[in-house]
Amino acid sequence: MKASAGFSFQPPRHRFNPAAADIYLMRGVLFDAEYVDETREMRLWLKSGERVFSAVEGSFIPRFFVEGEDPEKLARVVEKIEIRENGRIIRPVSVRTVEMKRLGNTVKVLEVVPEQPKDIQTLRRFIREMPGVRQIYNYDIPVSKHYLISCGLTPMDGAEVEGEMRGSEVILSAPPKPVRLAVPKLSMISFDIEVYNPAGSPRHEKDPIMMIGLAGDDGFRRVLTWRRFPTKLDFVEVLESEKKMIERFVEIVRERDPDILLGYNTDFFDFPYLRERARILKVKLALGRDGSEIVARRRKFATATRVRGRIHIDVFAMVDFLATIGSIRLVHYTLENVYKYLLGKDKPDFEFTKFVEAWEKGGEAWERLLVYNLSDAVAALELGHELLSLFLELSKIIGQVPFDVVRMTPGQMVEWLLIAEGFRRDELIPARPVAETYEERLEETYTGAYVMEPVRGLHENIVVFDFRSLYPSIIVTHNIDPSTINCSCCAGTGERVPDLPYHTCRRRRGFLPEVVEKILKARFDVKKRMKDLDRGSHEYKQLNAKQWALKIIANSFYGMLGYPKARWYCKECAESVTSFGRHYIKWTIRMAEEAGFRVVYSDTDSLHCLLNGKSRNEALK
DNA sequence: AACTGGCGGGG
DNA sequence: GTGTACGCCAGTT
Ligand SMILES: [Mg+2]
Repeated sequence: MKASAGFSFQPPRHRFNPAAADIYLMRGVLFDAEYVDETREMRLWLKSGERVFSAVEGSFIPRFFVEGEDPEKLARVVEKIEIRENGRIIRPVSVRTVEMKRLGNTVKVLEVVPEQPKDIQTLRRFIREMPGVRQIYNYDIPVSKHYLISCGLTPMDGAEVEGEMRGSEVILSAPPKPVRLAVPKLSMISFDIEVYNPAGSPRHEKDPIMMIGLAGDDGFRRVLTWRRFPTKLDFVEVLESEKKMIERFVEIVRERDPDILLGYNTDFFDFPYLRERARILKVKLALGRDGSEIVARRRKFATATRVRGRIHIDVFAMVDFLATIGSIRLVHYTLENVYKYLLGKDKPDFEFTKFVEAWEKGGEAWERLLVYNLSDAVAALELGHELLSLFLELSKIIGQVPFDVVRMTPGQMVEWLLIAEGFRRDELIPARPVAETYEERLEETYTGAYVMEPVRGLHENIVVFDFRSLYPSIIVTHNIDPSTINCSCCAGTGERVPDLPYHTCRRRRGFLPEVVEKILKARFDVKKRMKDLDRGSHEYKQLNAKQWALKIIANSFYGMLGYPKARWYCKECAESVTSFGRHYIKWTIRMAEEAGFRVVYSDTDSLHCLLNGKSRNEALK
């Protein structure tokens, strides 16, 4: 089947039974996926041209694996498990022995299929205590992520769905299939609230929301408020009360129906506050595409708000990510600072201590507050627009939905990529470490990072070499992987790691080096394609976002290896990477000094050297 | 001066 | 996945 432009809508195809409902075959770009616990339904959100539709699957059951001393014997015991819990008997639906891989080695394990996704934890806790059980795998992968990975679906790429139509949703009659499809334009609306704050910090139980600013990527501009001071500003819409204002906000979002809803710090402030006010005022925050209310999801320190059928992006989360990887360096990541830094533009500011006066007295300050509120919504929109392509590319590379990707750390991104790549190779997915393992890993000491005693004084004309960029290729070239480090097959014959009693395998290629190489190759190809393109073209910018995303992912493998909560944590691997890095640095220092440069400082991953009147290009040689 | 602990972003 | 990191500042000793 060929994808048509716009909505790829196929004529009904009758099955053998003419009485059966019409079966539709549709294609769209997958932009969100969610599992709903209560209904046990998996829902995919897709867009094709202008049309948005969803696909529902009610029968997906993730499976997990058990490694034991005697798989056949273990299987006979596990299939008889019956656990009574809340008046229900929990038992595996199917237990069989299968061949899987653990870091490239074939292992015979049990595949256990539960009756319901939530039974996994009960069964796993029971099986863990059984004699002869060594490891359990694939049990801690959230259902919606498990579903996408098992189906091989990639967000921000196409999916072909087949099933009966019910309104604008497809009831899946077969597993969705991945297809290649270009991302259609995603519409965006940004919003920002300003809150009455006589006590300094707003208290949600008594301090009302004064106004809600909205900005759409179609040029839509609006400020909703419920204070009737005279103003000539044409974007202002005055409502009767705070309650009416929130209801109007919901109405506008539903009417304009954006694919992406965004703001600055909305996870931490705007949505939680809006939610509390809506609860007190008895307004349903039914912002979902299916009319559903927003859902606050607890995660790390804030809550992430899910809006069904739309991608809620907190631009601050994107900015925070860029700060952690060192792409942005600011002291304070305020909207104003970030806007100035990334887009080079100033925006109006308003002292939050002056909000109360403006709200009570009106006049010039009131109008400035309205303008300020809109400018916040516009700034978040522009920033979101600027950063979107990077995060959509990251989403496509690692195979997780944009909603999650914009809130992930670099280490998490690498891990999801490895999980997806692991599935493709029938690799068993190690569980996230339990608290005890984590503590142990924290205790482990690392061989000291290299720091050269700096040459004191104020140096000018310095050139800095950053060796972190070498880490991905070090992993590939020296085959650094949890399965290849100090392998028993190459004891004495493997590749020696400089200054450490470690070696890497020469006989088998590691899982990580394979994945890193794939990423590096993809980036190389993208950069090659970019050479023939006009720098101002849309395609160039798209490819640039892709190569940047690939670079971020490649550079994050090393960090993941040393992160004690990582599934593929490997202290020896991380040490080996930096050791090879240091080896190259020392070699470079020697070369630099022989060429007449003076090295003034060097640490684990950088080299600072004086130009001594030579040019930058000479230094690069 | 050297330390510890908490915070950031929003209003 | 109540899964980050790390520089800065205020408040100690
Ligand atoms: Mg604001």
